Amino acid sequence: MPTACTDYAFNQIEPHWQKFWEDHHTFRAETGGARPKYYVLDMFPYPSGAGLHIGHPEGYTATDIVARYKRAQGFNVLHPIGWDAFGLPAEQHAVKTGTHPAANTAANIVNFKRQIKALGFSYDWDREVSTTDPAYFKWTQWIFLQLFRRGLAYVDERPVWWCPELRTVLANEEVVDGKSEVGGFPVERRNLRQWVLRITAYAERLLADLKEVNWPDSTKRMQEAWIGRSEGAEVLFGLETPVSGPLKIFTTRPDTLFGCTYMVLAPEHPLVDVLTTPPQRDAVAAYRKTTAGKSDLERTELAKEKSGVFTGAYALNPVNGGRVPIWVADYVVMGYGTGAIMAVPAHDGRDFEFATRFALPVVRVIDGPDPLPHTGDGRLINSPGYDGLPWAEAKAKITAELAARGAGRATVNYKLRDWLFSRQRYWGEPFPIVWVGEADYHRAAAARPDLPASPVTYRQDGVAHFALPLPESALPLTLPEVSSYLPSGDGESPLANVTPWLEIWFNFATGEHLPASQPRPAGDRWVRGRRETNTMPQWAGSCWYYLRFLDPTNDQALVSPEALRYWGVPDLYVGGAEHAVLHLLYARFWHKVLFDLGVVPQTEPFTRLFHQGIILGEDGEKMSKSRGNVVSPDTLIASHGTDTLRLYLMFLGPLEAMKPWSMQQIEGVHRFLHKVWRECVAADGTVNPKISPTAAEPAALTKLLHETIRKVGDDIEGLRFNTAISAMMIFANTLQKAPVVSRASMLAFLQLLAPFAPHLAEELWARLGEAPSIQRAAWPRFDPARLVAAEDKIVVQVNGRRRGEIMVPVGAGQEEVLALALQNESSAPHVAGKSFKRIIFVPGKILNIVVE
RNA sequence: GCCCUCGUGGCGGAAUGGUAGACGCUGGAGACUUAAAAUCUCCUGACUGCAAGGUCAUGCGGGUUCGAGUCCCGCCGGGGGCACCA
Repeated sequence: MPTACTDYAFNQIEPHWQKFWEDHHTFRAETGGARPKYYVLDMFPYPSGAGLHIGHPEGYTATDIVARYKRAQGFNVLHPIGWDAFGLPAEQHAVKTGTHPAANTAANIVNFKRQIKALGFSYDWDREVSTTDPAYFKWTQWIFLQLFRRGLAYVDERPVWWCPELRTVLANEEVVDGKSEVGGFPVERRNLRQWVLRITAYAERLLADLKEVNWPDSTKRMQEAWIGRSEGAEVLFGLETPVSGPLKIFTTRPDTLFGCTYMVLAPEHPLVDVLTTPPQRDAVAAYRKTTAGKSDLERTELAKEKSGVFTGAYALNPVNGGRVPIWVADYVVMGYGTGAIMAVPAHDGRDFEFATRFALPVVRVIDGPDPLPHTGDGRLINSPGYDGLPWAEAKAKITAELAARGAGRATVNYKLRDWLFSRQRYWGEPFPIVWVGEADYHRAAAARPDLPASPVTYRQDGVAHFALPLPESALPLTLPEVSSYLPSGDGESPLANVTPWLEIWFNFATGEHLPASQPRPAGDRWVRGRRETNTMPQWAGSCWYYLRFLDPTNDQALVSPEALRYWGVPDLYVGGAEHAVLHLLYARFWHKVLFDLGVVPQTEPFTRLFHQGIILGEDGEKMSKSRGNVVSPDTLIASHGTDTLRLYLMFLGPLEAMKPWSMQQIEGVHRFLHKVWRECVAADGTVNPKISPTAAEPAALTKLLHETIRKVGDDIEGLRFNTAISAMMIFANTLQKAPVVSRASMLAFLQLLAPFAPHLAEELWARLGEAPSIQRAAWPRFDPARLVAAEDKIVVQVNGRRRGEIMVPVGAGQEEVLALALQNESSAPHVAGKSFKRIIFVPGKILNIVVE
């Protein structure tokens, strides 16, 4: 049933059809069946207190159009939405107000849901998930246990931002110009025990499998650069005074070994203390102290000029026994390679700069005409035994000979670092880990087949702590209530203050637990334990949500094999380019782990990826609260309706482009929808009398309809919504000039419009007497026979310049077209009296006459 | 510094190597109206010409081609990513 309004009252029409869809579960996706499946996914939002931003509906409208189009094409479409609801803002709000982050999060979700529903997206709300729901994060924790068991999770001391004034750990984004964002207090780097995931073990596969996905090239390249594979060699340099074993360095240029004139250790390198000679100790200690105070960022930003200090020690070059001084400098970082390098100033820009500053010798070993440093290719010189060899050959040969002598080997290094996976926060998934003593761990190990091959441990104040996982049957581990969301004050999360939750008697077989203040229960399976107080980062929940949508209420598995087999992975994934590296890399990592576990059958989670561009404010600047140029969907829905908003978002420009918002231009698409309304509905609200079930419409209109069907379909497939809308506008303009239109043509046109402006399309569909929903009607087909023109327009060029155009019969050959062109009054004068040099003829398109 | 992208009317943008500026906005003229709004029609890159037309024009400079916004080389500018990774 349509509404009763006589003019285009979008504020009645839109809620009416939204209610219809909801009442009829129009968009529910049933798992299984004979229809082919199509899974189209948005990056689910963080439900912030600010509500929906105009950038959200841009990507969401795009996927909604695809979802509705695919349904009409006969696909069983899965189009879900959920909430990435753990995170810092809710926690900060809780600290400020004392309300539980869950309450705040729930309120934000209600608001987001209201806004998203008002946009009329065809989500299957029966599959809504939230990462903060224990029924969801049970499986986030379960995945962590699998990582743990496979030795892919470990603990390590890692530096974090620490603010002594606030007595808390800060995230990178909470530190602005070396001060805390809140209060502007100084911050420092401090080592804390952290959970780390061994993503580096998957570096090679994460790199190699990029070849298999349909992603923007720029995104693939960013991931490649982030993984940063480089081939080279590890080389051992013996010490002149062997106070320790040899120094191991990594180099990509073993061919330049003869040009090594000094070595550099990172300030944090463990051998610095061992090999520094007594006279140099004070200088080295002072240098290490100044660099330790700097963050990685400061080290790169402030160290415009190279700095360093000599250790007093010498190493011996394994290829020629040369004596090379060992320096300490912060241009070498501990986290990459071995934290030690051989310096070849002649062929490395950084080494050259350092050598110049400290007057160290420079020896050229690669020949070439250009001045030093020469980092390009060439043949070797000054390298006895290798002179004259091309560098690539020398690389292989020297590496092989070092390996034969046990002084080195070919290796591959990655820039990718292991993933710091813990936060000292309340509002995140708790780790299902209990720390126990060594003896208790070994007793538990006998009863637990699910422990890693080597235990995860750390030492504090001389005591070893062993990580014992909760049994899977004890999941989920939920967050306890806390009296304060403020951190503990010593770098631990607020969970460290909840003693009854934290300090427990733990049954290692069943996962049962009791506060440690109570007496130890009977039985030999109860051990004293302390829970992990870190929580997981926001990435955790978003790493696998696309799998949960397949089977959102399953409490036996994170997703059933049947659902996985039927739905597979998303066929299209749309989201911002800001997630090009981290989210997409982390999710790929987890997916590969799940593949190795046999949980998922594919090696990659996202086969086709697309990034929507950013919408700027009307001033051309990035939208932000402080600039006051933020556009909210709510006000636009009220003033113009959501169909207009959706259409306009898509009409702004190419989906992937960055484009400014404009209030003036929205009137254009609004007029277009009004025009469509008028073509269907007369002033009194009845069907426009020009629509006829029997009378013939102009042939040109029929032809244009078929062209439009083809164009809109092609453009939706290619996510070119702006040109699809343009094609529909052209049709509407022609329609408006036609005295009669067949009812069938009008219905077909409404179907084309339906994915873009679904509410208006439903309304007009119903008014023309069709049964709702238009979403269930089969997508119109274009008839290629209708697209054939009677005549072709040929552009006549002379020497490549347009000189006229002629109409010729379809299929006309060159001779025929040339003859016509020579008679044509506008083009003929340009060739008169000239001799033809060449004729280029493109059938149906162009005739180019080249004259002297 | 390195890597990647994008530069087209007054504006957003369109153009498988084949009529540059589709579609929309803005602006102008007209129709309808007592009037206005809405709607409809025509015009709207620059220069030149009475006109037909001509010339120039896709950031700048070269090149390939019968023909270049599109391909190649070198610059300039905007945006993004990485950043002492040996």
